[in-house]
This record gives sequence, C-alpha cells and structure tokens, in this order.
Amino acid sequence: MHIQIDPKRSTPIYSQIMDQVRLAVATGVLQPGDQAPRVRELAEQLRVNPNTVARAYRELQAEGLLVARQGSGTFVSDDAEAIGEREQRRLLQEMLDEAARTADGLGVEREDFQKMATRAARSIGRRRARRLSDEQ
Amino acid sequence: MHIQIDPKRSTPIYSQIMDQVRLAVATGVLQPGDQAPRVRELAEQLRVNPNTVARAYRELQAEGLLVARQGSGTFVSDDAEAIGEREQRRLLQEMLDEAARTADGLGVEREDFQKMATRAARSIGRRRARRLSDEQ
Amino acid sequence: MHIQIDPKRSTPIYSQIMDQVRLAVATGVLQPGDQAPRVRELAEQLRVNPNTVARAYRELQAEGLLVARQGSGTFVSDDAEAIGEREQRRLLQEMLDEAARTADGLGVEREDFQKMATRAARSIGRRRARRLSDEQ
Amino acid sequence: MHIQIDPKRSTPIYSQIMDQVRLAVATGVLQPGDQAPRVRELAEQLRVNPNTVARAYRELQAEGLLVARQGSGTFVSDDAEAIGEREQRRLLQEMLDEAARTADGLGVEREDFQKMATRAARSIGRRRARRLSDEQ
DNA sequence: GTGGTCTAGACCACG
DNA sequence: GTGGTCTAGACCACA
Repeated sequence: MHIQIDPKRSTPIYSQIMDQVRLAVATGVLQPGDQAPRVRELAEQLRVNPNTVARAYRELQAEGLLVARQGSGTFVSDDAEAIGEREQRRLLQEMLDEAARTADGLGVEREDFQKMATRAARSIGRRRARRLSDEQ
Repeated sequence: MHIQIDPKRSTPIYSQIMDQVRLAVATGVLQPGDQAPRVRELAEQLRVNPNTVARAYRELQAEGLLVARQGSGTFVSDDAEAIGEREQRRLLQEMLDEAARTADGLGVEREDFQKMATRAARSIGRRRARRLSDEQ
Repeated sequence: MHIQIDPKRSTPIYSQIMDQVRLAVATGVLQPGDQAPRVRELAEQLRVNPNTVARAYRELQAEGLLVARQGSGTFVSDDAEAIGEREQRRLLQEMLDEAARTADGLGVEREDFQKMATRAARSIGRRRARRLSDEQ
Repeated sequence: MHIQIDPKRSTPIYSQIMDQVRLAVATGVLQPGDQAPRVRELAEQLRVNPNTVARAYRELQAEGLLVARQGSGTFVSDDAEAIGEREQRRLLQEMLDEAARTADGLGVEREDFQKMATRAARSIGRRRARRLSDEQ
C-alpha cells in the first residue's frame, strides 16, 4: 500500500487520502476483505495527524467503501469494487459537468469544449505507461 | 451591464463576478476603454459585500483585463479582448486537464473520458438559450 | 433556536446536535432558507468545542439538509423539509429493524414484539402534550 | 452449544455472545447447572480474542445468568430461566422505548410508529425458519 | 493496540 | 466574522 499525498496541493489532505484509497481498491491493490492501513500507522507514514486519516476513513465508510470494526481495524467492504467504480465515475462526471457549466457561462461553444476535452484526454494513458515502465 | 450571480452555487462569489466580467468583454458588452461598473454600485446591485467586488476586480487587474486609474475608476484594458479570450480558454483547459489527470489516476480509459465529456457538453447552450428567452 | 444536548448520554454530542437540528426543521422552527445558528455561537451556547458543532453541520450538509456558504454562514437548504422527513423516517425504521433483529435473535415471537412496541408507543404524544402546555 | 457471531455486524462481538448465551438458556439448550463453554475453547471456536468472551461472561454474571466457580468453570445459575427471560424482555423493551422516544421527539404520530414496528416485525421468524432448515 | 469522540487552538479562504 | 482544514493530545469502547 503506497499512498502518497502532496500537502502543497490545494485539495484537502483528507480528500487526497480518499482518492488514493479509492484508487487502490479500483486497481485491486486493496481487495474486499483486506485490512486497510491502520489509522495511526498511515498517519505516521504520511506525516499527518491521525485525525486527518480518521476523517478520510470515516467518509469512505459513509460511502460504503470501508467498514471499521472497533478494536480490530478498518477493512475494505465486500461490495467495494462496485461502489468504488460507481463513486469514481460520479466524481469524474461531476468535474466535467462543472467544466461544462463554466464553458457555458463563458460563452464557449459545444464543439470547442469537445476539442478542449480531446486535447486534455491526450495525457491519459501516457502517465500510466510511464508508471508501468518505471516498475520494470 | 447585467451581471448575475447565484449565491447558492458553490463557486465563490468573487469568482462568479470575474466570470461574468470576462463574459461581458468576450461578448462585446464591455469594450476596451469602457469603464467597468463602480465597485460600490455593483456591490449594492448584487447585494454583496464591496470587498467581494473589489477582490474580483483586483484579480482581473492582475490578469490584465482591467486597469485601475487612480481616482477615476476601473476600465477595460486596450488588449482586453485578446486577454479575455486567452484567459477564458486557459482556465477551462486547466479544469479539463485536472479532470483528465484524475481520470488517468483512476484508470479510466481515454474513450470513456471522451464519452463523459460529451455527456457533460450536452448542457452547453441550453442554459444560454434559456437565459436569452428569459430576457425577452 | 433552543438546542439542548446532554453530555451524559452515550449518544455522541455531534449526533445529538444533528437530531436537534433535524427536529427544528421538522417542526418548522427552522425553515428553508433560514440561517442556522453560527458554529461558534452554538458551540459557546452548548459549552462544546466548535469542532463538534462543525462536524454535526458537516454531516447534515452531506445529508443535504444544510448548505454552508463560506464567509456568510450555514443555511437550511431549499428541499430540507422533504429530506428531513425522509431521513427522520429512515433513522427510526433503522432503530426498529435493529430491535426486530434482536427480538428474532432472542427467540421472541412476532406477536410479543408487537405488544412490546405498543407498550413503548404509549409514551408518544404525552411528552409533546406536556411540551405544548409548558409553552402556554 | 452452537454459538454463532457475525464480525461484520456493528453490534459489538461481546454483546453478540451475550445474546447467544441468553438465547441458549431461553431455548433450554443450556439448562440451570450446566457448564457454559470454557472461555478459551469458545474463543478459539469463534476465532475471537479470549478477553472478548471473558467480558461477555463477566457481564452475564453481573446479570445473574451465569455464576463462576473458582477453578472449575462457569455455570448457568439456578434461576437462569427466569432471569434470562426477564433480561431479554428488559433489553428489548429498552430498545423499543428508545425508538419511541426518538419518534416522539421527531413528531411522529403513534399510529405511524405502530406501522413502522409492524413493518420491522415482518423479518421476525423468517430468519429463524432459515436457520432451522440450514441445520437439517 | 484498534478505531471513535472530544477539546484547544492555529491558519486559511471568503465576504 | 463566517465556515473549512489541520495539528496535538486526551479519554473511551472494544478486542
């Protein structure tokens, strides 16, 4: 479980942690039934306050992705894959809808928006390819 | 100069004002050399704190879209159109790039990202059409 | 807005605050669009840490009952009544389901469970009657 | 003595064990004077920490359902049946009273509470039927 | 040693 | 002066 956060980014840390855990589930690094990193341990590793990790976990529990059992740890829920997939799409669609709303507000035409999206999409896959080759 | 803001939206009000001013310049409602609405007047009209309008203007000055002339007011800069257009695109592209980065991180394929963008794009134009008919 | 909490109860304070706010909305004491008590103010009144109130408000926002606007306050959302009603029923049904599960586990028959529920129901309304007469 | 627990349920494990022991007494599987399963054995069987079983037994002793005899084990007390029955009802009634209190606080009418209880009661018996057929 | 709640108090974004 | 995030550190329930 390699979770990385960047305290310089404007995205709140607890939210970055949520993203990373969702990603770990989506990629199968964390599987249903697995124990998620312990709160204090992860906090220490990320050099972050335990409360911050706890908050991320708490919100992921509300999403249904994690389940906590007092005294024994936090675990990936049985239906985590479906939930992770769904949540992932939902968040992404939300970002794109927001962008479309902005475009609309600025008077950008639909075709131009599409072109810009295509341009942005070019970066998809490259990074992944790079990551994979890094791991070799 | 009809500037509208929606206090319920999560976008900060100062940012909504910036968008609306950029739009006014892009559509020619405000032309280079024109005086932008006075801070106090606009604040009163929008029922918003003058500081909020002042901040929007301050950031638009940093962008180069507006210029302040001591004691006489705030004016649209000479090269506003180019700057406005450029800035608009830049912001939007930034949002889309961010979305693409997220998609990449989540393992979403390029084709799926495109489909989601298309879906988001459907809302573009509708709202504008509605606004125009409202004004009749 | 009279919100009361009992720090001695085992129910977490933030959760008691949530219940009270939901109740205020359900009874019309707080109406859609109204500003909820300010975080720091309520915290002071309840002699509780602001973080605790903030957490209650945050979770009520996730429910959709409240909407926060940075810099200006926290407000009851437009569709709060429907959400409050729904949420209220959901929580209650959950408690009853839990009781039924326990009854089942203990081998209590359905008829006996019903009788016990009837017995518990006797207290409903009394308290309300008392409250109303107190207000006269 | 077949005691079953579900670590996924939110009810604490020690509490689930208490319920199961009470049930065993109520159904006559454990009779007054019988020895309850040894702590270590039960803990091993349930794959649970011995402390957890010990705690369940300790609280059942406080209730008077079990009695410990130094060095020889834990036994079902002579008046266990009466106590078990009484305790069972007491706990359940407490849960229902709590639910009624909540309902009252939320302004739910007595009739509606009854309907919700009936709805919850539908699950009673089903599970038991299923368990019995599983055992065949 | 797990996670859950709470306090005290700092700093930031926004109005 | 609003709410939002974060840290530091205490205490509790549970295993």
